[in-house]
Amino acid sequence: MEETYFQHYFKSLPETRVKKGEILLSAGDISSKVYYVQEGCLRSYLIDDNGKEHIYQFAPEDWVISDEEALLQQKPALLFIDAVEDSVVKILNRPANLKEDNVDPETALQILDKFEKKVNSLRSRIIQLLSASAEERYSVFVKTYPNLIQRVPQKMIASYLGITPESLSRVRKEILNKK
Amino acid sequence: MEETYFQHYFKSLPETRVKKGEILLSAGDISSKVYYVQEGCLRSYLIDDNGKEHIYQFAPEDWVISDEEALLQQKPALLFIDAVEDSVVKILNRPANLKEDNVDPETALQILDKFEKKVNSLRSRIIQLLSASAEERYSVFVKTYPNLIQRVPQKMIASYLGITPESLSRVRKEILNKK
DNA sequence: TTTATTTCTTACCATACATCAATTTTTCCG
DNA sequence: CGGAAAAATTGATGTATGGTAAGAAATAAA
Repeated sequence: MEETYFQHYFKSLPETRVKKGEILLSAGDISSKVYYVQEGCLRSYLIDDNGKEHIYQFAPEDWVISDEEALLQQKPALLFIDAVEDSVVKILNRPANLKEDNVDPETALQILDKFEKKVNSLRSRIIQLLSASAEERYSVFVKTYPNLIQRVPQKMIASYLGITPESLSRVRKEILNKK
Repeated sequence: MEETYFQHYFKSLPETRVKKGEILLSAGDISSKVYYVQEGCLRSYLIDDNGKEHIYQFAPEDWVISDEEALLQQKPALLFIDAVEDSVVKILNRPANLKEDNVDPETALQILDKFEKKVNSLRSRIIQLLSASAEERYSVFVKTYPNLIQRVPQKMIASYLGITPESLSRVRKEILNKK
């Protein structure tokens, strides 16, 4: 597959090494940074009013992660971003307003393409949260991101799926029993 | 506020009147149509394996609705789209690939802007589904779309929130009791 | 390696929300 | 308007998932 302008652009940026657990963005920060993951895995999550963590996104190799909403509106971040594994990332300082950055049409279309993919993935997550049981959601996750299962602690997967680690443990047992 | 290229463009298209309940898109259809709602309200929803309806989106005035994923990949739609009220819509035949449509940079950026807003709204829905109770989700809905509350049957709002109509009825009673 | 820390599992009980069914209220339409 | 259909409410009960706590297993640190 042809390398996009993005991949090319990100690759030209200097590498930054991040240790597992290292926090790149905290809720409340104001930031214009976008992280491109070259190696390893980052995640974004929020902490709700009851102090519970909810994972919004995982970003393994070749994914991009940020708090887009905070970035676009230049307001305090809602999300935390940290490293799930030791990782190598590229940090892009993105302007909130692309218009001011003189983006060429070709690039705009590529960005658009990325956004469309993102919208699709968010959509399927919403649809699943609305219509599927914990067990079904887990099964879909396993199918969709088989390699993350090995790399990400179960409790984080539970958090991403919207259930407790205990429930996920029981769900997994259930699935094993069926086989 | 200045009128965007989009609003301008959509307005130039011929009007189509749709009766309440009329179906514009059915799951399984292949379509390249995007609906701009000038008056009234449309919705998109899916029917799951148990025959249950789940509303993905409401589109009142000045919103756009389609099955983007199906459109982009030119595959059968997952969603149904129908009219919640008698409505007036503009129908746009959107090419799956914008590149082939020679979109000018200004327009690309406007599309991008729309996508960013969409991503933000999907995000907050996911975050709510992950972290908020039925009652909290309903309260947020009331605040966010106060005028839809009057126009859309409760059972549809329940479906959008991911709960049953019975539960929503109880939630509302609960809220009234508190006041 | 040994020890400390985190993660995972399991059991028991609690709770939010679902289901089913009957009734009332609202909306639709001839 | 008046009857039929759809939507909303309510009560009784079921179920998926949550909470708590304790121990086992895995991982990290010393």
